[in-house]
Amino acid sequence: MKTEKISEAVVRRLPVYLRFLNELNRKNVQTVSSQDLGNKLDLNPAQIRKDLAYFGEFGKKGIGYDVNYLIEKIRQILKLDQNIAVALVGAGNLGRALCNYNVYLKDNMKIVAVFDDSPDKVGMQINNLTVQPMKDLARSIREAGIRIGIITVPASEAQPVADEFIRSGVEAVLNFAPVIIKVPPEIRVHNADFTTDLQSLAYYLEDA
Amino acid sequence: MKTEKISEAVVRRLPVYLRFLNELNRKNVQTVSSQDLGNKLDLNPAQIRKDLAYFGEFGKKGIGYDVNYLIEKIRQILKLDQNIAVALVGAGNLGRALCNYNVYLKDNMKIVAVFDDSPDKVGMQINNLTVQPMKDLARSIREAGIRIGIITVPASEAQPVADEFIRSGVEAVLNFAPVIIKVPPEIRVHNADFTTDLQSLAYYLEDA
DNA sequence: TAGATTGTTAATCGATTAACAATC
DNA sequence: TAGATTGTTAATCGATTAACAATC
Repeated sequence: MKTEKISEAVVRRLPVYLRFLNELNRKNVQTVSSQDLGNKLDLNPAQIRKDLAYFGEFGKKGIGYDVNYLIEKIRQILKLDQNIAVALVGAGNLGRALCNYNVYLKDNMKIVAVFDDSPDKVGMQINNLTVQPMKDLARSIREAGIRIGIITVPASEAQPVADEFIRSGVEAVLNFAPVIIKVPPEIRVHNADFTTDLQSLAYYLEDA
Repeated sequence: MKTEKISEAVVRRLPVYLRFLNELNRKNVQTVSSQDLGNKLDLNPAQIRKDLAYFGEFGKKGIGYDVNYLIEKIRQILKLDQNIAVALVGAGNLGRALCNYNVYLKDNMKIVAVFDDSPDKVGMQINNLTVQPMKDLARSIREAGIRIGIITVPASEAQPVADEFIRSGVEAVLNFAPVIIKVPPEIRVHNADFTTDLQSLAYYLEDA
């Protein structure tokens, strides 16, 4: 185990490892090699070993990795062994769809509050959550200990929502709006706008 | 202009440039420098100039880039000046939400067919689209000239759906299912599973 | 023991950034 | 002309991959 800083590329692969390890676990597979993982996830086995070695010695030479042990370790690294409360702003179609993924998120990570400022959304029930007005955001976030915010509002509203999240103590933001938001350097933002994904796919189409 | 192969990182930035250029255009801004773009998009100006220079000489020394001209050029590069028909499989909450983004996609790219195999979804109307059964997928895709497929089915169904897309002639896939799908090398896949995004964000939270 | 597989170092590859001549 | 900004080369930085001793 080294004490280098870990690159974002490494951190983004960890959830992918975890996802597949959970699948192996459901199938009662006890042990997995970096070779197996690489085949299944289309990654170089050396890269997988190196990624994991940043955080500790989790494998056994000649054997591979114990599936359950590695799941436990990756969950610790990603902090998924803690409760992590998430808030979502923007109860439109996309926001409502994401709220239904709480079952998938499991692992103690959960969307626990939804906000929107349009009068026809406030008070609406989404699963077991009630849409709250924006003016309650700061208080709710503090009371519920919310640490991650999801933005599913139109582009024009994304920056003000991000500002409000940060004022309220949110530490990380997942932004679905098609715009680059500005945040202080200690706040982590991931962008998840699917229109840019689709547009970059178009580049790879064969010329007509 | 060089004839190197263009890295995926470059291609993924082009839609981000395009998005901001469109915004400038709406504000009637005529000209923009790589400096301006870099400030707004949190990118190094040299990187932006280099990205664009892979495709041609679009700027004027001492002046910058003409906004309208650059929009036109990037749309050509990304093939967004052609009609690109998109199909979506999986008419659950997320799939239905994505169908509502047709307005956003504009630029000739449009979701023109939706498929699902569950009996309570087939026949359902989503905007002006009727959910079709999977058995009609190959025919519909060929008839509509669909070239990109979006997968919003559960993980267990993603691989069979991808296989069916490819059999039907789809050239690129945007996969929202939380699983790595296997495709032939000439098919481009982008993964857009938001749960892995959220899980990697958790890593950056301050220790409790 | 023989075969397998890790953890880690060194080599390679690729992407980002700095610097600057060219020129509007 | 003077100031600004591009396109491009060279330098830097960082990430991926190969190779292999250690060891289960």
